[in-house]
Amino acid sequence: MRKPIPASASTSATDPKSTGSRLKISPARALRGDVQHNAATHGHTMYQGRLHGALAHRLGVDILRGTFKSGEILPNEIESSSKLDISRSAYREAIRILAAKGMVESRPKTGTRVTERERWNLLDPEVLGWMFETEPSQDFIKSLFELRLITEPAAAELAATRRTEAQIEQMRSALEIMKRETLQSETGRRADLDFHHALIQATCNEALASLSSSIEAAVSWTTRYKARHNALTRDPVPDHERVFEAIERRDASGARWCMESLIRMAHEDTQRTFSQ
Amino acid sequence: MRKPIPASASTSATDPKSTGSRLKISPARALRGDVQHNAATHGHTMYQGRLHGALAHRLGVDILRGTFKSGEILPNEIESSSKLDISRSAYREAIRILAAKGMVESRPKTGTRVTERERWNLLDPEVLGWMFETEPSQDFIKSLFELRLITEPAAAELAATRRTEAQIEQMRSALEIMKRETLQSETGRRADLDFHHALIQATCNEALASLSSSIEAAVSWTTRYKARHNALTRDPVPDHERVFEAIERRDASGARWCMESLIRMAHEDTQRTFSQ
DNA sequence: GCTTTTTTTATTGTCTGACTAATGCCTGCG
DNA sequence: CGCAGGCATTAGTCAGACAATAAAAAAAGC
Repeated sequence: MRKPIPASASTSATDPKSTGSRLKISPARALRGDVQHNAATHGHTMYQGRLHGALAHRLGVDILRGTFKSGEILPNEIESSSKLDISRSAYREAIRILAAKGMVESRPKTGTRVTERERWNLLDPEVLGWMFETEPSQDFIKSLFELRLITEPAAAELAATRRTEAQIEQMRSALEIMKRETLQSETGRRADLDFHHALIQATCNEALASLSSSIEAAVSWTTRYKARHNALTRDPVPDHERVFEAIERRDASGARWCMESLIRMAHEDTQRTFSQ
Repeated sequence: MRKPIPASASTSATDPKSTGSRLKISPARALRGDVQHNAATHGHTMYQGRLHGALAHRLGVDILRGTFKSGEILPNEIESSSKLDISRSAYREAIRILAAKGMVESRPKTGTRVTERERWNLLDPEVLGWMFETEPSQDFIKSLFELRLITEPAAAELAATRRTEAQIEQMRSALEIMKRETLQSETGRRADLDFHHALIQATCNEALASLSSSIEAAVSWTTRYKARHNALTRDPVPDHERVFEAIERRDASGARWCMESLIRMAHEDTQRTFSQ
């Protein structure tokens, strides 16, 4: 019983329900419910934890999917929060999160408006996650893989020249797990991420690392999606092995080339899955 | 052994102010003051606008520069906000902003701790801006230019094949302004940004655009820095012109090559400025 | 003595309702 | 017609209360 209602036991007449919004399932209820038991509401697979986080998630997805369009101003704080049946503070914190990701912008008197898409931080890991909540556009997936195709082969190249023994070992053991588990299992996908993570670390480039880890995380959504739909995909292990071997023997251009081909394959698989 | 004393750690960390202003200028006052008239407080060139934004800025810079180290737990909300003489809500909103950028993480009972550097969103435009508030490490600058060297030539290549006439015109006029104004003036730097912006748009790749615009913005801080210090730098216009011409004649590999050289030059200039 | 369960407790999370400040808009004045 | 000042709307800030959570400590059970 999560809803203890303000104590003011004897409560006077001031009761917001007088608005009669009783009729609908208050959207808020849904939010809180979702928070509690990962239910799905109208395509929103909801989130864990704090209310402001859940709300930011929800609004973020709505913006990304176009329910709120760029330039549109959302209803004012009082209205929004009371319609959602949450406090203004929680609502505001959610908005701050969105604002931190460049998706909305608030000013007194004007209200808070959705900014132009150009200004979203599309590569923020959380935003990327929200993006894959609903099937993202072909265009976007293409962009993402194009970007991967630019950065990751270069990363592999750097890794080949800068990697340490420890990193090689990390990659080797991740690869081992991948071989056993495939991408069908959670631990298999986890190993895939570990592999790429070790590779990224080996580049000794913070900026590149920050970028790649976001992208990898996003791409792993697609992988999970593929696994869920039993899409038939090439076995990714051999590709990974070739990359690994090239890096192990410090073969920079070999690593680049193998990584390039790995990504091309992944892209093909992904396209086949999404477009049908 | 929990870490009880971040507060005392900050003993003077908050404000090693000159002379005995240790007194009662509440750090908050400073914050508010800064907000009002862009004053500088101990290297914090302060920010405009909302209190939570200013505070997020301030804390963000402190984290980036290591005043709060990874893993450290900051003093609890009550203590922090009252020490800063601001309301808990404003403080919390600031924290939410930082959390949205992956820099802190809060949980009940535990408090809010600074996450490991690996998890910062280093490429968030705001974070990047904070980074250049204080002279960033050589290593980081190197990373950034290395990343630029990976992405931007590729972007130029794509732009050369996909650009529209309108984009060419935008680039041409930006270049025109750059020629007249140089990077010493604000409008000159603005034109530089416009040039790169048009180029990025021409790639037809959202993800790449999002990345590049962050980086460009960051790099423009270094440009401003250089201008302030009258560092002698090569004239960047000829480099830009070569890139422009290659894109205009749809010469993909030419564009790639010219862009690569442009960035190399910029990197050299930057290094010379910062390291002296 | 060790593990498991319960209680305590510190901290963030949420709520409420009021007041402040910025700013777009409108109105009246020149 | 333009401009200045006031008005209304909205985010921003504030204070203080209570709830939920999870770590740590204490108690219970074996």
